[in-house]
Amino acid sequence: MNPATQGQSKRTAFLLSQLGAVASSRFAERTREIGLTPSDAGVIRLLARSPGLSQRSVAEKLGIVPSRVVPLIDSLQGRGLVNRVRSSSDRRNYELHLTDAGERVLHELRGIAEQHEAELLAPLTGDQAAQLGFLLAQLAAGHGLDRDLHRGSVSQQS
Amino acid sequence: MNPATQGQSKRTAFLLSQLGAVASSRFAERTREIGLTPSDAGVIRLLARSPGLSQRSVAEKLGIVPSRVVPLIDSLQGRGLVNRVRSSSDRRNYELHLTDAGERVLHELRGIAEQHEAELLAPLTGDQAAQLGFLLAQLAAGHGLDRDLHRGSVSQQS
DNA sequence: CAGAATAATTCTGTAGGTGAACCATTTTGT
DNA sequence: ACAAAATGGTTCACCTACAGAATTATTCTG
Repeated sequence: MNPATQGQSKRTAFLLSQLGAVASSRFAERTREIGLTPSDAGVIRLLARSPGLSQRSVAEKLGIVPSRVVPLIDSLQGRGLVNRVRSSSDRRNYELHLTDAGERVLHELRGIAEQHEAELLAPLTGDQAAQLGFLLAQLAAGHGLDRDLHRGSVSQQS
Repeated sequence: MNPATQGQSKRTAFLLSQLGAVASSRFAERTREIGLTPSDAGVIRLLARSPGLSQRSVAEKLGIVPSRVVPLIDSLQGRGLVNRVRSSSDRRNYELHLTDAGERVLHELRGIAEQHEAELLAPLTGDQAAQLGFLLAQLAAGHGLDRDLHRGSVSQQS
């Protein structure tokens, strides 16, 4: 191990969790300014990529419980960002779609994510930021993280 | 920017927050096995380093509100891990100390932190882990993070 | 076609957190 | 010296996010 990097060993996990919390809460601040919770943002991004998903699928992809999805979509629908359409093939489930207003919010969200990223990585040089991105991606892959999932525990056994 | 690292740009903030959540929740799992919440663990580590702190100071150092400290210490005291001693110089405040049992739990906690760190960084080589530690420390410094503080927002203005 | 399974929903409960109000003690200004 | 302000700890009412069980409507299956 490079001697210059010794000494902060054993704190990396804590730093990761600390910085993760900062990243999350700063992002939450930014989304709150356009009236969204981070969960709202997650649903919108998911529906942008996979239109027509059922609430069940949304719950699964996002790693939340189906009963949580109900008030989430209620609120999004109430603000005219998401539509519930009864599936014609299976009238039990809905097909969820972004409305035009939802698409516009999605664009705002992308701007926010870009600003957020820039602010967060500001203390690093471009090369360092790239390195960090690489290392985190490798960590995420090693722990089997999905790109939609944003929760603490990953698949508890049995 | 190194071409090999392009393409994951703009996801680093998300990865950070995602991995931070994983780190936090895995740590919570481990502490729960010895009957502690992460907050408990934070208080214990703090009191180990700064014995005799008042509840006010604990609140400040940990970035939580004083009224939150009360049930936290209550519970720790109830399990015989922490002692409240009335300060003789100022009988309004307590001096908080770890008991012997508290010291023993502190040792367990250190073992847990070590295991946790190892598990979390397992997907990386030693050099990569060191690099990551360096980059995260730099980020933390750049954002003015304290080593005790573990919360989302850092000092809101006014 | 009765019964099992599935999607969505409702309801109840819990964990963790905030801020205001309150009491005891100490400090400060005149 | 002592009334008023400040400080440490506590209690209380409240809020948000979340989980899990029970419920309803619909579809699938033997």
